[in-house]
Amino acid sequence: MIKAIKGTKDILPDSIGKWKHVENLISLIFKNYNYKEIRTPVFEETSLFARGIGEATDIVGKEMYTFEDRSKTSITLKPEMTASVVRAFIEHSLGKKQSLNKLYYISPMFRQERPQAGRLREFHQFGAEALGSSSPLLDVEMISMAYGILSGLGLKDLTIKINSLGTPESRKKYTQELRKYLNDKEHLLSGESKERISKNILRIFDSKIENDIEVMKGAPLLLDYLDNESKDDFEKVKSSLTSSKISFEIDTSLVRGLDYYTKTTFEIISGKVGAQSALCGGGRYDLLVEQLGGEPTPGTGFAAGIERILIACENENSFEVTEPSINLYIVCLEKTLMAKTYELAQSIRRNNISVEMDYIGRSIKAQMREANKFNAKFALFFGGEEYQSHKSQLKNMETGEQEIISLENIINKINV
RNA sequence: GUGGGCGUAGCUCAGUUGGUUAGAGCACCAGGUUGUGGUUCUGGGGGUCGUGGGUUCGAAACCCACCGCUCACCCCA
Repeated sequence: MIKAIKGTKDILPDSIGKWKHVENLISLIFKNYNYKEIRTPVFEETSLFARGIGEATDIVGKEMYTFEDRSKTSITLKPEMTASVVRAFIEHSLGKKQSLNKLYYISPMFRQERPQAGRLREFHQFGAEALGSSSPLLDVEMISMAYGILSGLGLKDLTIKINSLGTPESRKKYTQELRKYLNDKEHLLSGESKERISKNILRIFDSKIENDIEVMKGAPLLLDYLDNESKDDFEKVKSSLTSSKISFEIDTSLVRGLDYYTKTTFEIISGKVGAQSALCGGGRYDLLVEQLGGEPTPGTGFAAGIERILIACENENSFEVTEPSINLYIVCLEKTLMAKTYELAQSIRRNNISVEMDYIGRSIKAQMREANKFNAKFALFFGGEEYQSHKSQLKNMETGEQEIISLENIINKINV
């Protein structure tokens, strides 16, 4: 039996209702904030991600779905969306058509990691990017939208964490200090953390090993080394969040694993999804556009994982979707009349009324059971006599009431 | 890439210290007299017990290998 590729999942009709519910809320919220939808190809030239996300990141280093196409071009299935959006932004000169571009997306992403709860190889993200302003208000807007969607789905067990990474200059100054601090403490660190000293020193803060945590408790904090502008912006983010009545935690160890972040970064965590608790992550990336060959343009954005959100919703029982129903089920009383039944169904469907019938030749009892299963509002009994007289029994499935009506009159009766 | 757990019907699972034709619930199909659902009753179909090898008179149960799923580490949505 051929099965879906490891780490990929079919979304079956049973769960489509939940997906639609989430997607509808996403587009509603983004519409309220005047974000426009953008769609980009599922694959891009590999170098876009290598340059955009950063060669040293895990995503680029070991998680990308990369292959050569027939013309030997290196292609990569998008592991995240920001690089693609920025590429499109540059390619179509969106910054020249409009000074501030507010964009959103819902799209599948691909990363070749070992699957686990809340982590798939093909997964779906929605997110937004605002290109053309360095205002911290937009950082707050990102958090507000993300939080608005998550809480709008009924999620309660949420924690918003924020941090500031500052400018590259201030970060450089800081990492030098951090290195100094760790100089004589290296032997206390775990092997992995030792490696990070040279590779990506900020990530030592992410370590969950007790000794590492102990050592890092006394470490200098990035927030103390921020340049004035970053510091100022971070203050504005905090006060604006507070006045928006969004509670948050400052997490100085919050280090986003993507190289392009500057200044404000944030994450929204759920306690209800297992180990992969980040539902959403984002931040400012003021240098990315330039880095990818565009005019210097500040940007900020976030991405959220739909599968993780659905797991959290499931575990919190945060919303219910109503079963879809159909307007009418036509019970075919004589198998020889199936074609006539179909014609009747068609004529009713043309009026935007949803109609189902039996195509298998089932018993009347079975057909009624079907009507019930599909939540049909009405059932119509159609046989030879009815075909001749153009009159049928129409049954209201909720009340059980039944009346004889002329077939020409069905549409009015059902619409009531 | 590393480690743990698990593979019996479409789904959720039973299956006693290895012992006859492998079970239940749900789902599915048919029926409970003349053309009518949800509750209920009766009956039915469906499994090379993940795959391959081994131990044994005898394996779904025990051993080994492989495959798959799952959870966790790393990192991230």
